Parts: sequence; structure tokens; C-alpha cells
Amino acid sequence: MADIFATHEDAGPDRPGTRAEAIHRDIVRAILEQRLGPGTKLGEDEVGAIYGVSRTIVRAALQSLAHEGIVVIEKNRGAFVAHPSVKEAAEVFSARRLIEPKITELATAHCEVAGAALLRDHLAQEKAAERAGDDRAAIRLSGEFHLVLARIAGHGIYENFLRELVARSSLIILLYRRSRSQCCKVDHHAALVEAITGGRSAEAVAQMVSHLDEIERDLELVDTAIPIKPLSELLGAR
Amino acid sequence: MADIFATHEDAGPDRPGTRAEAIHRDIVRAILEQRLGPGTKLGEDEVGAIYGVSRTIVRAALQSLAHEGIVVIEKNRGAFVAHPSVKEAAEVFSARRLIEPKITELATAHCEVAGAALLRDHLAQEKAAERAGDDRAAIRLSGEFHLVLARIAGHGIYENFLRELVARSSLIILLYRRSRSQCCKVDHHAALVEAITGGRSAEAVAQMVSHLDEIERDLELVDTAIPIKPLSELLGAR
DNA sequence: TCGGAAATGATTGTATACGAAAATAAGGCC
DNA sequence: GGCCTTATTTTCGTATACAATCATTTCCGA
Repeated sequence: MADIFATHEDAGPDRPGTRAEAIHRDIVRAILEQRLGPGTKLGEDEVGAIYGVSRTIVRAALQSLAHEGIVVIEKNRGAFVAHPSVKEAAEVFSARRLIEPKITELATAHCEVAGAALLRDHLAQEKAAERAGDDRAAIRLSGEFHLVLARIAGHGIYENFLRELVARSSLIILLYRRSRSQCCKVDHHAALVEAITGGRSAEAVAQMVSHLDEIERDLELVDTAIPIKPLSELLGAR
Repeated sequence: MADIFATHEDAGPDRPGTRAEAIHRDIVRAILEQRLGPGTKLGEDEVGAIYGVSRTIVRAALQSLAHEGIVVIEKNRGAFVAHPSVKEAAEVFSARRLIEPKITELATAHCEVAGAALLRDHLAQEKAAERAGDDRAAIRLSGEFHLVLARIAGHGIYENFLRELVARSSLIILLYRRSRSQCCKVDHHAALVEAITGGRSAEAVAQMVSHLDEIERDLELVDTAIPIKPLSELLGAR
């Protein structure tokens, strides 16, 4: 089947799109890098000052983030980085266990040379970040690995769903992880890439399932005290 | 012109939340009732005039709808009701086939007396609408049936995902159905309710799968000419 | 000293104004 | 007559101003 309508956004180089989308991406990135923790207040003026835009733009970005469930907007109170409850955390991971095996299966089927190259390149980036001791990049890349898989799977809806789930996972891990160990081990990803590029679908799916199990096993899903995070000069700094 | 007063007090018994959310819901409702078809232009001023609010509110609603994939915003062009491609249609239904069996399973497990009452009440509404020949209500209720199931399942993420998928399904059915027959037969829903309230999980899941298969079988997923729809005095009128 | 009520400050909700981009219509040139 | 160019109009993108709401502080009385 050929893609008749390319209604989706281009995956070109870096595309600012609208400014609101740029801010959206930057905040998601900050969450993926765990610079922004749950409960952090995102004041409209404050964020607007950081990015040099008006509140109008910031509002659009925050509403978009709220729709993805990684920001909570309280009426007349403001926007805050979401603070997933234990129940929500469980929901996020059950959703991932449902969707990601399917994505893995699709990715294995659709993995042409281009896809294989993408995967190997991403894996190399992960390894490089880990070797360089760049924890922020490492944790973000390990989350984005799953999105690369979704991209290769060629299923836009699953990709969007997973984008949400991965971002929320980042918050959940920050809140509930019991160890300080790396959450997504590069070894697992490497094994996944092996199986996928080798076309071994069943093996790849099994790898993914056990990978997700391992991530969730490192969580302690009980209510914890709320860690309040300081202000944000964490944004915009690149 | 549309009377502004009507929308002002016509908030209904359900909570309006913010006004943007109310507009969001009303447009989704219009799509579920197939009063709004794919490609319909949703001008900001036009919609704002209908609901008696400023463009600011309308923008928020449209952006939210765009995020759910049922509205497409083209830069400097405006917002339009989405026109799902064949590929997107296939994606929507593959996603439903993945999620809804899981929802059915959960709903069966969590279906207490309250849930059973909800289901039976909804089923009665469907039957009543069908008997009354109210096609609009019938088609909307048949879509919302699946959302009731998700609500009973008690899984917020699945519920949100499915809300998106159901709305998009409505557009897809409008575009690609090959017959004029009712898309969701009440009989199927009745059988589902039977199995679910009876606690027969496997049977319920099987019913759901065959139900989805039937819906999709009634679609002809090939590109068709674009049916352009007239303006919207379809909104706000209840 | 403690508690409550009013004033104050900060922040968001909403509307409107202005500039920019694109679609549309009009006009001249070939 | 057809087509390219240009003027106009509509519509959106963004910023800003004002109003409403909530949180906090202050002040007074018991």
C-alpha cells in the first residue's frame, strides 16, 4: 500500500513548526531528560519570559501538554507538571504492555534497510551518551528508542499513543523508581535491534515484553511523599 | 443566524467545565451524530459567532480537537474536520482491534451492579432511539456504547484513547461505508452486555472481536471522491 | 496570642486589536 | 480569449489589555 495522503507532519530535520510546538517539544524533552519533575509549576508568564513569547503561545503549548496528560491545568491556579498517581502509573504500563508488542511486531515486518539504519544509529547514540556519562541524554535517548520503533512500525496512531506513554513513563520513573540504576538498559535495546533487523518477530516481541517487565519491576508502586522541585531555569537552556 | 442566547443558557445538565470544553464536546457530538462531515471548514469567527464566544475560546477547542486527530489545522488556512485517508482508517481500526478486546476483558472483570445498570440503561437508550427512528441519536449512542464499556473497565488511558478512536471511526464510516445500513447493530451490543454482565469474559471478548470485524467489513477502504459539506448551522442546534 | 475578615497581590480567563499570510477577484498585457 | 500580475478581502497568528478568581498577608478584636 502506498501512502496517498501525507497528512502527517514531516519527519524532516529539525522543524520548529509553530512556536507553540517548539515549546511543547522543549518541555517534553526536559521531562524526558528528567530536568522537570512532577509538580513543577509552569507559570504562563514565567515560561513566556524564558522563551521570549507571549502568554498566548505558552497557553497553546500548555494545553497541548495537558491533553497528553503530562501537564495538569487547574482552573485559576495554573499549570503543573503532572504527578501520576499509582493507579495512573499502573495504567500507563499496562497500556505499554499492550501496545509495544504490537509495535515491535510491526517494526520487525516493516524494517527495511532504512529502518535498520535508524535503529543502529540510535543505538550508537545511546551507547555514546552512556560512555560519555551524559545521563540526561542517555535517559532521554533510551525513552526515544521506543519511539523510533514506533516510527519504523509505520503506524501513526500507535506512535502518537506511545509518545504520550513514554513521556508519562518518565515522570513515573522519576517518582517511583526504587533504585538509581539506569531504567532502560542499552543491552536490552541492542538485543531488540538484533532480533528486529534479523526479522525474528517472535523473539523481538519476547524481548520487548521482558524489557517492559524489567522496567516496571524496578518501580515501587506505592504512594510516596511529594518531592517539590525548584523553579525552572531548566528550560530553554540547550 | 444562530441565536446566541440559546448556547448561553443551554449548557445542559452536564457540567460545562470551561467553555472551550463545552464547544469541544458539542463538536464531537456533532461528528458522532454525523452532522459534521469530513472536510467541513470550521472558521474561528464562524464557530465563535455560533457559540457566542471569542476566537480565543474557539482556538482552544479547535486545538484540542486537532490533538485528537478529528480536526486538521492548516497554517494560515484554518481548521477543518479531518478527512481520514485509507491508511489512517486502517490504523484506527487496527488500534480498536487491539484495545477493545482488552477493554472488554477489564469491563467484564469490573462490572459490578452499577456497571451492569449503566450498560442496560445505555442499551435501552439505543433501542429507544432506534424505535423512535432518531437516526442521529442512534448512531451517536452506538458509538458511545463502546465508551461506556471503557468507563466501566476503569482504565482512564484506554478510555481516552478509545474516545479518540470512536470519534475518528465516525468520520471513517461516513467516508467509506458501502451500505447505508446501521453500522453498529444493537443486537451485537445486547449480546455483549449479556456476556459481560454474566461474567463470561472469553465470550464477551469474542463478541467484541466479531463486532469490530463486522463494522470494518462494511467499509470499502479505497479512496473516494471528497464529499464537500455545506456550512454549519449544524452546531449549537440541539 | 490566636483567629477571622478584609485588603492586597499575583495569576489566570477572556476579549480585542493589529499585523501577516493566503485565497480571491480584478485588470492589463500578449 | 487566455494567462499572468496585482489589488482586495478574508482569515489566521500573535500580542496586549482588562476582568475575574484565588492565595496571601495584614489588621483588628476577643
